[in-house]
Amino acid sequence: MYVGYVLDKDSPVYPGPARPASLGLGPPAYATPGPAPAPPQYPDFAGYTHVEPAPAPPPTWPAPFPAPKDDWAAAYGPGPAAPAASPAPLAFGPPPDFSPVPAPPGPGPGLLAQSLGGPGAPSSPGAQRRTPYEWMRRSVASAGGSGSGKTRTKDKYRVVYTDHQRLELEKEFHYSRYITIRRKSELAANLGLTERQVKIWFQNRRAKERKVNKKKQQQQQQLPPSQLPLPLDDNPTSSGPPLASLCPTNAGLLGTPSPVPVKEEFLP
DNA sequence: TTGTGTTTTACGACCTCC
DNA sequence: GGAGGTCGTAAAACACAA
Repeated sequence: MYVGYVLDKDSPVYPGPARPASLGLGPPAYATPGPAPAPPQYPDFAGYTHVEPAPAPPPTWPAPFPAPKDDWAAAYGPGPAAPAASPAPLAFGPPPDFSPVPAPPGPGPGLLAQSLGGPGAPSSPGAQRRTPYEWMRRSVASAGGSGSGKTRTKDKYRVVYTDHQRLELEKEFHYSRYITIRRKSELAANLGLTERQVKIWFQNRRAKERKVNKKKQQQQQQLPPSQLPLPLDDNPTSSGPPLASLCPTNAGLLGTPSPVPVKEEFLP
């Protein structure tokens, strides 16, 4: 909301939104049936496609997380999932100007599930973090047992999102750093999170990005010019810090122009 | 195994905008 | 006033060295 204000305020960090919030451009729509989208829009994800993990039944993976924060009323007792978890009313499909990209050759939409062991599948317990996707390597096991029985006031309570949830959130974040209300609703429904959780995740993710960016800037200021790394984002139209520095974990995928066209009216 | 540092969720305070 | 933004912070979860 009020992306303009935020962007103005943060212009050095976000020189240009990849997708204005008001545009309503959904990244690969979760609700979109049909041919699997996905060019390697996020090559760094090793071929992950931004597709719904399981097209039909909404979040059916065993929720390793306790009751959503949104429903603290429910947290004090067994309660249903968040209202947002029902994808039924999400009737909106892809915007008319959104063109899903063809699926890469290979297994297709099942890639994500294959790579991660399926939605909600816990990552291998012994998995090391030394992977290209460090943020994906967290074990889910701990989230399952520690969540129940805790309340906001008694025990500090925090769930650990599944690899799948984080993957999808990260993909959405790489698509746009500011999620639209519609996408938030879709994501929440498809990931079994509440809209509030999605919102807060994006807030925290932006904060992390700013932190990393700030750190990099400080490091660069300490380096002599001859040792400054070449910017990964060689887009001449962009100003400010290189995009790659905004997300170091996926800097590689930012080196190539986004396949998602930005509407002309939103270009500077 | 344990101590320590880092990362990840989640919240409150405060702000802007409509 | 409500929604969502940043900022700062707490605490759980986690990685890793000793």
